[in-house]
Amino acid sequence: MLPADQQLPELRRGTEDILLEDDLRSKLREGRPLRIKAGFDPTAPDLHLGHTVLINKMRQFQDLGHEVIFLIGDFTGMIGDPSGRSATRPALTADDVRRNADTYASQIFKILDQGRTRLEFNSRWMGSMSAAEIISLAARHTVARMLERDDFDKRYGGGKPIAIHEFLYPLVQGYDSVALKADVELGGTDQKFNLLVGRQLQQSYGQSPQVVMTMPLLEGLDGVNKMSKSLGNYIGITDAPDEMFGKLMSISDELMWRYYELLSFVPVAELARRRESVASGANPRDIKVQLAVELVDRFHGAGAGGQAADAFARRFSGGELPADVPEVTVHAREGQLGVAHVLREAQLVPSTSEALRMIRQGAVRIDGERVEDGKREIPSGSSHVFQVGKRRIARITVIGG
RNA sequence: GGAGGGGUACCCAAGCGGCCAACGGGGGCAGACUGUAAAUCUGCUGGUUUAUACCUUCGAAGGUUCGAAUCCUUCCCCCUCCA
Repeated sequence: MLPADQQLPELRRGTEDILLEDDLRSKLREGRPLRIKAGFDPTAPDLHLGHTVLINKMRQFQDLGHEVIFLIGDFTGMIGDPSGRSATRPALTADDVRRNADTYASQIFKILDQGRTRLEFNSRWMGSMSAAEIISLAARHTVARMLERDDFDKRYGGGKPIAIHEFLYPLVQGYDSVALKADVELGGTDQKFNLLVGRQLQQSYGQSPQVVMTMPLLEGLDGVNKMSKSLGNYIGITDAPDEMFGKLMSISDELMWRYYELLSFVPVAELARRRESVASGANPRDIKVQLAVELVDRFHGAGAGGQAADAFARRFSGGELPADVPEVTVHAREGQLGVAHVLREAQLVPSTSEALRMIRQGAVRIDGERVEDGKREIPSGSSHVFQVGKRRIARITVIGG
């Protein structure tokens, strides 16, 4: 195991907060594997790169020889984290939880070392907790301290309801740290309060308090909003290699460095070298390619990144068609079909009006030839490659009847 | 409980009897330029077998009118102030 003073700088990378860093240093100096805990929601996981920021940090701890615990909050899930909106969550069945856990596993072990990851469910200890124990747990924290949490404070001040059980969420999450004897807990910045409750509870139970490490939220492809599925600015870790590569290539040069810091495993020194090369004139695109190759390799296996890079170069730099053009068949009613209808039937555009607009703007190509005439008819029996803009493409066969 | 303000397209926001499928901005899409980057410029941003046409849309339902997002009635929902 590396000396504490060598581990620390790498561990610090990308973190928002380390509370308290001195505690972390002294824990590292003990020279034993630390217990690193991170909790995850039991609802259907569909991870994108934003989620992996945290998982990457877990991986880093693993690489340094520490014990990583992937905790699924199946019990806490019944409470529902109050930090967000109003909604009470539908209760998950045991089957749901198991299925979601499997999905998590299939995704996170692209990053984590499965053999060295401990998977836990907090229902293991919470499920059997007696009412007396819960009261005892609740007795260790005060209302005043609960109200320090911004979200509670706002609601209380604003006269909005706070259900009593919502106070239990941070307590249960904190108790997980007690049950696991966690040395470090990782979480997003929005989790800071909950993580700190864990520290306090551990002390109350006579344990040495965990170090709290928070990770920032990753910006999405737009470079402004946090990455989220609902905003559509995300890269899913199950995205196809070419798609993942393409999305990474489309981020801005500034955002690239952010992604490097939070998503890449390139050592700090190498990263500095790459920044330097761009500063002295290298094309940022080439540095972006390296990042995209690294990430595609991680999620699709070594070599996948290189292939995606080649395909990308052929397609966008060389102007070739992609290797896997989707094949679509549409039906013509009278031996032929207008282009606009062909495009809509093939779902390259949402409506014929939209198709006509695209044609008017010169966005539509058939076998590489720009379509000028919106009234052009496509005879049935023919098969051509249709493109709308740069990204929408399909080989469409028109058949009669 | 009382007083007032407001609900318009993906979001913000004009319009306040015909010229409104609805100004403007954002976002998005497309074209040019590029490195599928950024910035910039330009266009588009309800639907319809392809249309100086028709259909649907301005919280909901009715009504007045030759004609309504715009006027009237009822209802629903939001916000602010007072109690």
